[in-house]
Amino acid sequence: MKLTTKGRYAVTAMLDLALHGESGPVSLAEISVRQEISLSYLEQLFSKLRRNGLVISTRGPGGGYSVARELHQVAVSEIICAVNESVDATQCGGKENCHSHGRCLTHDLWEGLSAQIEEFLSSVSLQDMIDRQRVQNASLRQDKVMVQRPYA
Amino acid sequence: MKLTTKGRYAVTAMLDLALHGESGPVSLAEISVRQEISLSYLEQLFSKLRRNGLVISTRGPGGGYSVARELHQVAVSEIICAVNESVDATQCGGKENCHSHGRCLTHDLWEGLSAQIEEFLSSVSLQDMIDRQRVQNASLRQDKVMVQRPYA
DNA sequence: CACATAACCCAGCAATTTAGTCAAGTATTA
DNA sequence: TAATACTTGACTAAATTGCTGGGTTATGTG
Repeated sequence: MKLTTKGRYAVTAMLDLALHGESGPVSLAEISVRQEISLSYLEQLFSKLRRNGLVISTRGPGGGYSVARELHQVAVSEIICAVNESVDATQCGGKENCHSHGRCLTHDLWEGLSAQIEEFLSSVSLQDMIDRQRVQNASLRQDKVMVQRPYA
Repeated sequence: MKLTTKGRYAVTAMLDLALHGESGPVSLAEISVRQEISLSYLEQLFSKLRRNGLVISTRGPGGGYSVARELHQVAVSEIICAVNESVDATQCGGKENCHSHGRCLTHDLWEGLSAQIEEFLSSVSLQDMIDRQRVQNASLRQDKVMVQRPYA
């Protein structure tokens, strides 16, 4: 479980998709403008998101991406893991790399903590994040201030 | 809050220090051998850990590093933040970079989640990790989940 | 059909981070 | 004084990040 800016970009883009995808597919160009992420980087991210079954693509005019499942069935951890996809193997994969006892011990300690974090992120869905935001900010202005950004 | 291998190295080293530091300072050379981390990389990490007040250095023969506080007063989040020390400011620091509304919205959503993770890691101390390991080694299946589910 | 739209794919590139080596210090203790 | 051990800095190879720019395919619409 790695938590870097790459994962944040992916979650941000998925949230944008969730918030604007009610009336059909959303093009990456739109997300690029709104979230200020380069189009090509979005293409890389969504290529992985699509291969991991998190989004569905629609080609041609009026096409774009849609969230593949219902929002409460998409966990944040899935999004982050999808774009990282290093699978890590965490060096000592429990096999022969554990030479000293101390190595195994602290390794297990970290693995336990890492599992906790992943479990936490598995319990948070896109819908959760949106709902929580709605509760916090009761009065949101949804006016679209479509400012032209450099990625247009 | 960034969660990478660098932070894992730091936490691993601090755990090694906690487990072997009862009888005085522990040299980086020892940790290097036990945890299979290069000595120079440990030096970089501990330089930051020391500057952030997490460890105390003892020079001269028989010297090394000691954990600066009691183990239950050292949070995992502090260790990770100490070696990252980018402070990030997350681009749009709530000031003038937030041009469009969509950017602010999803940004806040991510910030909220990030705060949750940091809050969780702040609640876990070195002592907690060691205690938890002892409980698990007593062949007790983890029935109690440490993670609080804020969205549930 | 022609065309615009948008997903898809790929090669490469600058900047940053990671993890490490090497060398030259400085403080402390035996 | 000599040995130990931390401290500091310069430097580097590898990987990752985020982006530019070129194409190709599929698919709606005039």
